[in-house]
Amino acid sequence: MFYDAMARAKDPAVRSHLLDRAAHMLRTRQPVTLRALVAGTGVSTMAVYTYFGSMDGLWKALRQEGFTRLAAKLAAVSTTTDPVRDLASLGAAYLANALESPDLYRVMFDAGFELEDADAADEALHCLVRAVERAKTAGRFRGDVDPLELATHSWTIGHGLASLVATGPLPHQALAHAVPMLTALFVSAGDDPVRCRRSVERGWGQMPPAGPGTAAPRP
Amino acid sequence: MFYDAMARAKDPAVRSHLLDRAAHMLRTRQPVTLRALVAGTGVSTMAVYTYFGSMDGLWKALRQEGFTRLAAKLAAVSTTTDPVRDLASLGAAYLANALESPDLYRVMFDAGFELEDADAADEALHCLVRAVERAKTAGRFRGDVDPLELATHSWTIGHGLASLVATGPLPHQALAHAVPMLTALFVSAGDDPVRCRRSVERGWGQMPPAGPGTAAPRP
DNA sequence: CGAGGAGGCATGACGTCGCTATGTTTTATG
DNA sequence: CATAAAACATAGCGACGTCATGCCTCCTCG
Repeated sequence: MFYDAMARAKDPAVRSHLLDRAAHMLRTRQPVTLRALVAGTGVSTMAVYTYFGSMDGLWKALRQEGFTRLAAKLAAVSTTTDPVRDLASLGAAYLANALESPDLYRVMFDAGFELEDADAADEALHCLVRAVERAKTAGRFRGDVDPLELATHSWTIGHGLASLVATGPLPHQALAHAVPMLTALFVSAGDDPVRCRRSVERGWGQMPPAGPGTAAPRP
Repeated sequence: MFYDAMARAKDPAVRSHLLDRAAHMLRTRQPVTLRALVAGTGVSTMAVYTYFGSMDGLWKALRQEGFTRLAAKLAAVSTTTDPVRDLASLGAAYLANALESPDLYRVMFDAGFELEDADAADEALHCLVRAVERAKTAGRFRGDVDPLELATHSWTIGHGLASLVATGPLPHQALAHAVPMLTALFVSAGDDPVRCRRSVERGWGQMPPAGPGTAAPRP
């Protein structure tokens, strides 16, 4: 191949194209290998080293991309007048995002390495913190509730469920466990049991029911 | 076709030695590679194929070993007259086991959850189920509580916490979150709040405090 | 305006990975 | 003892991630 009409400047489009392609290969359960990644893209293996430094850099960027998408999904959750319902909606969005592409979710967390830029992850968690704070000022939660702590608890439940479903031990239907678990958590924070249950169920209502289409295909 | 069962006996000692060695390499964060695994053991690479069929078979066996150890740890938890305390103890044992060797824990739950023999995993979960049943018959939980469901909820909390701590997002101290979370869960099952809190704290008391060196700073 | 440094990129090679074809040794069985 | 099969060692294969080399384009400065 000749070097005709090729832009010499580092092209961000190439970078995101490689990232999208890697994410797609992950979603379709093809092994994400350097040579397979660049095959058909017209670029050579060295491009990966130009944009990501190493294969590990690509995984790190993929992880970052995952957190960025997650933060966007959580930020897109509409705020209603019922902050507890919103909390459940955030949980539903978290789980929906995780199981939309379970392999990307695994990549986000199976890391021994840390994020280059933790802003996206922090922003995602902060969505939860804000919702807890809204619930506090609305009088749904006790005054001594630590928003960060309760948000972390919600996250733990969501992650535990997402992880167990994404890796196989629990079936897809087990996602429904989130409703009683979150209800128990929010009631322990001071919310009224029956009201809480209703709020959580409403918030969870935006979670699409278990569809067989999202099951991981076995090629 | 049926191969003769009286095949030449393989040496189980070699098999478990390889497994132990792999587990040790995992714990010391050395890459578990076929050649590195057999280096120094006097056996050749083919031995791995004799005993495990493939490298993937070794990972599967390692996963099995992890669940067997976990089931043993849970079975070793003493039963007291306070079943809720026992539940918390089981949770503490679960987390202690997971963070004793986080890499093995990751292997247990990483992609492709396929166990040859799911008995160990089932037995581990059944420890929880039995504890919930004991709590029910002791009148601590409501009669309409589904033991398997509540056990799954406890597992989800334990796994979420273990996973987030083992992979880095949460610091080691975050394990203490288990106490309020489990309390909230058990209270939602019908236990008395203050009594439950006391039981969980007692059961959790057997959890060793945060050990040094495993701290994962969160930015 | 035109030489030259700088950097993106293709090519090809290197070391290691999991795996296996092949031949040898060991064991069980007639 | 002879023979078949299992366990094993050795050497090699293809694929992997990585990097040294050199070509090509762009930017800059004399």
